[in-house]
Amino acid sequence: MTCEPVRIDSWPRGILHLDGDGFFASIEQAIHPELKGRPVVTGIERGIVAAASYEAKAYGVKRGVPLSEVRKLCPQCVMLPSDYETYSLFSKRMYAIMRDFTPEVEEYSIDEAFADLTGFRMLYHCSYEEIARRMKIQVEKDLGITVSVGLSLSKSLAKLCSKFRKPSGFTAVPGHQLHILLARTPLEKVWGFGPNKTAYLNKLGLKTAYDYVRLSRDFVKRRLGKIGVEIWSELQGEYVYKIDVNAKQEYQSICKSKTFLPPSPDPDYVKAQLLRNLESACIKARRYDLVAGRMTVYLKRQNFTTVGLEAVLSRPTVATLQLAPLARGLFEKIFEGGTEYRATGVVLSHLEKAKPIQFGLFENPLQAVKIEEASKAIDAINAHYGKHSIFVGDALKLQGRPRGKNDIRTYRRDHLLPGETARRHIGLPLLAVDPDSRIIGACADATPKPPRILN
DNA sequence: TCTGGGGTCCTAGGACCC
DNA sequence: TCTGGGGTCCTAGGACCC
Repeated sequence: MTCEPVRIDSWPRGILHLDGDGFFASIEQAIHPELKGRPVVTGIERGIVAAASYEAKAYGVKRGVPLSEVRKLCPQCVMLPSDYETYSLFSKRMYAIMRDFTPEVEEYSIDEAFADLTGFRMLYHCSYEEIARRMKIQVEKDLGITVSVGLSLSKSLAKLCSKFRKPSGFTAVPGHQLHILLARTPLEKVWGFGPNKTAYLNKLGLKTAYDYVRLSRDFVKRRLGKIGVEIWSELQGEYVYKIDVNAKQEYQSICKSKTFLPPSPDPDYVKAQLLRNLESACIKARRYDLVAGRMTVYLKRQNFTTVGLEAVLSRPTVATLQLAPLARGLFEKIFEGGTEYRATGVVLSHLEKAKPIQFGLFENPLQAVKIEEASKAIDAINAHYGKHSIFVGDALKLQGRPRGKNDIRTYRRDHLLPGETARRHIGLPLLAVDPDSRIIGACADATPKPPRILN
């Protein structure tokens, strides 16, 4: 007698994954027909490739490659800044088209989405495969870009399928063919297996996803923990990761970090970088009308290890002037003299929607109100004159350093009013504030003259 | 692939308590 | 308090994703 379960249906569920092909670059080609057929990359504002068209990929250009490398690989490549607003519109349209087929759509990232087709065969009088194909065709027709679609029994499997053929691929794998897909899938292609887990499994002599699912559940649990078991189950067609139809409405955390070259052991300079990140994080949080319950400060050493410290705030806030002293305190605790650092970062977490201020018994309400008002005024001035026109005094150390030439582009897109030139806004601070939040210097405008010291 | 930025989630081990 | 066992809570750091 056998204990094999009887398979009544190779499609107990229809889980679909849709993935835009070189999304940002394809959209640029869709908008600018003259770019069609040419190698295109986006991401010049960060100096690395955010997305590459398939023409560029043919030259070996991939995500994350530095632009200097792109110039070598493919000199004729068109390089563009990323235009997130436009990509976002395409993304929303993509989700909307998918929702015309099923309400069970998860907006996974700007260029990827999952959909649950389970139960819709009757309605459409066709197979899951046919529904998925129609969805793909509709998206491609409406957006003028190609997408790759995978269809299977779980999110992990659907994701493997959509990556199986690209661009404009369509791959559907029913239950009775899973073993073929798994045997052709190297471990590093599995969703959730990064370099670490892959290297570990390779050491055990495993090469493919098929090798992995043949391990016992116990063994997997012991060696790779909870996530290991989840992936193990998903790869065998079990529906573990549910489709989450709630669009991401709020951030869990907001993080700002920046790498600087060369690395530095100078506490003042590293602290200046940190405070600059704090300001950026606060600005972003305020834009979404969020306040933070906690703030983490971290430093990245040259050897890529990090050290950090989290502070629980007595009252949620995003006022830079309130968080700055705290950030300095945390910095003093984690900074080690004689160590070279390559980056700093600030994380605002335990975010919630801003409410009218509730004062603690021993707080000075007048000061809190003033600080909130100052934050608003600073945001307004920065919105007009460019980000970081006003900043905490610690960051003064960053001024006067040569800026990257890409900054001009960033400013043009993000901070200028129509008709204004970028040049005007790349200058010195309008105002500098000391660590006790007193104004210590000011410029009448953004012309390059040294700050005048006020008393 | 000697490694950019912005996120999410997991987990080992310490702190603390009976 | 030279001291066992076990529970919960917390957090720093890591792993991974796009």
